Amino acid sequence: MTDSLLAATATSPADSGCSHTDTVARFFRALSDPTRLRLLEFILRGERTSAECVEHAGISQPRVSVHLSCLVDCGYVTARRDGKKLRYSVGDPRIVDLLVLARALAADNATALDCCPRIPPRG
Amino acid sequence: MTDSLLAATATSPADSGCSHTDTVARFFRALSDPTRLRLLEFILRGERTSAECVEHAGISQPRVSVHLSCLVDCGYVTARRDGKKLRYSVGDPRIVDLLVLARALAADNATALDCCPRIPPRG
DNA sequence: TGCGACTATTCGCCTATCCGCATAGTATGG
DNA sequence: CCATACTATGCGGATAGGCGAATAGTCGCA
Repeated sequence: MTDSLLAATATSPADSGCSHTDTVARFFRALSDPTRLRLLEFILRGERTSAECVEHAGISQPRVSVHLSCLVDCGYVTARRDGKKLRYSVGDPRIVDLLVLARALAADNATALDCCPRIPPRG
Repeated sequence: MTDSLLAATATSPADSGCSHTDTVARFFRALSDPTRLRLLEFILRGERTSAECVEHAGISQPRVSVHLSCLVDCGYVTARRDGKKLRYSVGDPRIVDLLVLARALAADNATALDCCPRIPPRG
C-alpha cells in the first residue's frame, strides 16, 4: 500500500520541478508556526468560537484572527456564523490523518530534532 | 477509521498545552521551505548523492549541505557513505504517506491558498 | 601519510513574519 | 436604523531564517 502511495508521488518524473511543490511548502508553512498549530489542534477537538481560541492561544484577538484566517484560507478549518459569533471547525478528516502522522513521526525523531540547530525551538 | 485517528489525537484532553505541539511545529517547519521540500521529494524518488541534490536544487553546495543536515536531523532522510560520497534516501515509509496526504490537501485548496496573504508564494 | 575530493561551518546581508497596540469594519439584535 | 459586540486590518519593531561567498574540516584511496 505504501508502494502505491509512493507511485502516486513518483508517477510523473517531471513533477520534480512542478509548481505543486511550492504550494505544498506553503501548506506546511501554515503548520510551522506553534501558535497556529496549537489553534488547529484545539479546533480539531471540537467546534470553537473565536473567543475560545483567543483564550486558548494566549495572544491578542487580532493576532488570533489573522491565524484563523490563515487556517481557513489553507483549508484546515472552516468558519460558520452562529448569531454574533463565528465558530470554527475542522471539516476535512484528512487533516486529522495528517496531524496523527506528523505527531508520530515527530515523536519518533524528537531527540534528533531537538539537536537540529537549523530548526531551533521556536524562540 | 478516521474516528479512531481522531481519538488518537484527542485521547488526552490535557494534550492541548502539550510540549509535543512545539516539536510537531518544528517538524513541519522543516518542510515549510520550498528548497528543502523539493530536496525531500527528489530524494524520495530514489537514493541521491549530494552532488545530485546540489544540481537539482540549483543552489550552492554549502546551502544544500545545511538543508540535507536538517532533513536528516528531523528524520526525513538518512545518509549512508558510499566511497567518497554520501547517499541520501528516505527510510521511513510514513514520510511518503505524509507527503501524499499533504499534496492532496494542498491541491484541493490551492485556489484559496493562493489568495492567503499570510502565506505569500515563497518570495 | 598525503593528496584530492567531498562535505560542513561561518559571516554578513536581506527578506519574511511574528508580536502588541491602535483602529477600522461588519453583522446582529433591539 | 442604531448601538453593541464581534471580527479584521494597519503600523512599527524585533527576530527567525534563507542566501551567497569564503573557508574549514573530513574521508577514501593511492
